[in-house]
Amino acid sequence: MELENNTRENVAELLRQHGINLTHQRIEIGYALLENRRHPSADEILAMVNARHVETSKATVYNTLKLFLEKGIIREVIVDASKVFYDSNTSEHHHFYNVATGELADIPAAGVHIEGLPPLPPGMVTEGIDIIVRTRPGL
Amino acid sequence: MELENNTRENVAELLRQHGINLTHQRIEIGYALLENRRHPSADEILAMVNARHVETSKATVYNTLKLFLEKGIIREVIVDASKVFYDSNTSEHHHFYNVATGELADIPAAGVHIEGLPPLPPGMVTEGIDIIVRTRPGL
DNA sequence: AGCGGAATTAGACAAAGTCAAAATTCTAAT
DNA sequence: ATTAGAATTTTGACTTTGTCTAATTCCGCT
Repeated sequence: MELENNTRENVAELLRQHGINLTHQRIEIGYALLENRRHPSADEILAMVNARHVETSKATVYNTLKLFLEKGIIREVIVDASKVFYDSNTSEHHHFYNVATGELADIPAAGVHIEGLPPLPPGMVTEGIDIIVRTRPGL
Repeated sequence: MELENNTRENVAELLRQHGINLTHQRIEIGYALLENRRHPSADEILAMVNARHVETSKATVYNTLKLFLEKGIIREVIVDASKVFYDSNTSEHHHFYNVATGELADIPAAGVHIEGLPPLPPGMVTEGIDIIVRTRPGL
């Protein structure tokens, strides 16, 4: 139990560091995102946060995710047509996407290089480069 | 007018080559996808196809897009959280995505190389690799 | 013309996400 | 302790994208 308390406190500390006012709900949502290295979708977060007893609404989950995004403590991962995944790993990295199961796995950016990209259209700036390796169980 | 007739006939020919029965609606949808090198979404296709006079339903657009996907004459491009884009360019390539306007531009795969990707998880096979360069108007 | 299978349709439905107004909670100052 | 004002959360209606189903229409074939 000390352990759980601890991680929740780490979340609180992280939020404070990013100038986010603490609330019960924000801490729970942050905890759901950060505790394990998974890539939950909004509805999974909603389910996690309300697992014990319901106290967070759908709107709050979406509001909070947007807030965390703006503050740069999470990232959106768009690989699936039907839902957005959220990634608490904000270091530069890419993804394996298992098309069969919907699972996402991180690929650290260190060591990955792309060569031969054409120049950007004039007046444009790169905001980020995503590499998605779509995989499936094979022969 | 010969020209327009021509392209519609090219679409018909392409569908026939892929073993797709011809119908009015399929030809119009194919024409909307192929005529110009754009990356329309399903609702844009629906609008294009019904621009002159309404004769194609939403369900048919979705059915037909799925059919074209299966037959390999178009590709889905997933870069935006809110809608899927369809790409009639089936040769291997990647994309610039203008975050500000939602515009997509092709990057031919020839000459683009990725190095340093880790090995796939065991038993997995690569289905495809997508590179998305997100851009925005910059300083 | 008439039959059977393929294709299309309308419209109800589902899921993800947004929004605005009301209610609650928090903060800080008295 | 109280209270005003700001920040946050909630509710529930709403929008959008996409799916589903049953009924209809179309098409090729005899």
